[in-house]
Amino acid sequence: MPANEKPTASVWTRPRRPQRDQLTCEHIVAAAVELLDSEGIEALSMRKLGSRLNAAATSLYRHVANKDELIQLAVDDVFGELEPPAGAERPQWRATVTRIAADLRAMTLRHPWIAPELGQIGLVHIGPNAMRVSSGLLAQFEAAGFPADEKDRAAGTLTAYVIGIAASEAAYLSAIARSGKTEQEWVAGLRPASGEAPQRHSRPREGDPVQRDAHPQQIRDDDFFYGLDRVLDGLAARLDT
Amino acid sequence: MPANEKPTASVWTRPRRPQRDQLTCEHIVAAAVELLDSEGIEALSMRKLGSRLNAAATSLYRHVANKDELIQLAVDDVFGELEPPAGAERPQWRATVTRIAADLRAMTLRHPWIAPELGQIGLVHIGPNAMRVSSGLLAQFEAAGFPADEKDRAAGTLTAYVIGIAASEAAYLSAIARSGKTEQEWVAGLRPASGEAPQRHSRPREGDPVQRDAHPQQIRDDDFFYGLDRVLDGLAARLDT
DNA sequence: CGCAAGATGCGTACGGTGTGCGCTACAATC
DNA sequence: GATTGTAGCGCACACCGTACGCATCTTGCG
Repeated sequence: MPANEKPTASVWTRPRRPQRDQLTCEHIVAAAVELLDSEGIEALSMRKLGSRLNAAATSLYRHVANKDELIQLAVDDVFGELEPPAGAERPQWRATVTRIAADLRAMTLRHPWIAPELGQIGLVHIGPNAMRVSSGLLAQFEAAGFPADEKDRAAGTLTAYVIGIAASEAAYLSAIARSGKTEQEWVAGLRPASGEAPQRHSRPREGDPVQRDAHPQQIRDDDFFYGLDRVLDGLAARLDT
Repeated sequence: MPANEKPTASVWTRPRRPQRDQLTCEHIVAAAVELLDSEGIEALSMRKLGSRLNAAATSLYRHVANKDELIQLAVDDVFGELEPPAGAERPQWRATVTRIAADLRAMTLRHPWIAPELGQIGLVHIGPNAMRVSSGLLAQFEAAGFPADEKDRAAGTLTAYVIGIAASEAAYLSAIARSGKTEQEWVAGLRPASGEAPQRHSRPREGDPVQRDAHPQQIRDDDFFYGLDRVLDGLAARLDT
């Protein structure tokens, strides 16, 4: 037996490639999103991702040009969770835009790692899913009655607000997640040390103390929709001229 | 005099520590900002930064806990460029807030690497300089007449917009800078391939064709102030009740 | 059916990263 | 002058992204 072990080895000991599930680009991106969601962006390495797929790190490069491209693909993949608006009719434009904005925020909070990327991409290397959302939004502003040379500025204003506030929220939630506490514990533990830090999400609210302590995420929701309404108020005012 | 020259070697040949400028935390942060400005965030490494200061990489750790903290310090350092508003008087609140917003945007465009950090910090680990700006802004909204439980939401809305749009602009400018072209060349080279990408900064504008080609950065300015005015319109409307 | 050609995965290796550890050499104090 | 704290450094470790070439599998064609 040891005789022929050198050139070929037995059929049984020979390292058969273990049956694997085909390692496609879609699988890789899906696994990347999963890893990003569960461990954050700084924990994403090609080796770790490969081992999650029962593959070597370098195998991924057969399907993905490099890590940056992989992240771009992951970003566009989660944009696929959003459903672009169905139609564009003038009377409901504000309700529809509000829904899109809320969805975009919710998507960002589900995948907090996406926030810095959103800024970094800046809609320059925009993918197909993101583009569907983007042009759906544009169509809403067009239907609302904004002139052609203004509708993109209006849409840009809205998305800037949403991305800005969602990024801030995402960072806050990521910090909490890293600490291992719940949002309420975190806020409570922060309050005594506070007073020197009048930041947005940890400030003592003058309002109802029950709500203040019990539902910090309700406060975040209120903050988001407050600002969203103001932005839309300001935009809507342009249509009354 | 030669008596106490030590047994080891001559004073001249002995490896005197080359006179260095004292390697303080401030120097390190200043050099980091310089490096970040000139080469971007992915080019910042402790070794490269050390060599710029004629020091070993590990020497920096005497003054700075780790790379993340260094970046936070760098962020707060550039916030020092902003001057907080002097007073807070009701009639000029809008003009003052506009100035702060424009300054914040200009700061971000001077240091494009800061944009993703701004989102990531989310005003959680806010430094003293950033806090000065933040509370100065809050004071403006208070003076404007916003009730106590609303002024922080108003300020949050404004900063979300500014950070959101500035991050997008910064990413766009960084992409151009990496390409080595000027903004006009870049936009011109993009137009023929465009049509499938209705993104904000590269869209063909229906307006004056001269301005369209000649001053893309004027377009960016217009876009910024358009959105800023809408946001402030929406906020100001809350004061008329 | 046999064989050539291409696609796919992987082992190895290279140059880079952040940073912990313990040593040296200087500064200031007693 | 002796002591003690400390700034800086060299080394080392574990990890990273990824280029390259080889082994293997799949597929199309004669």
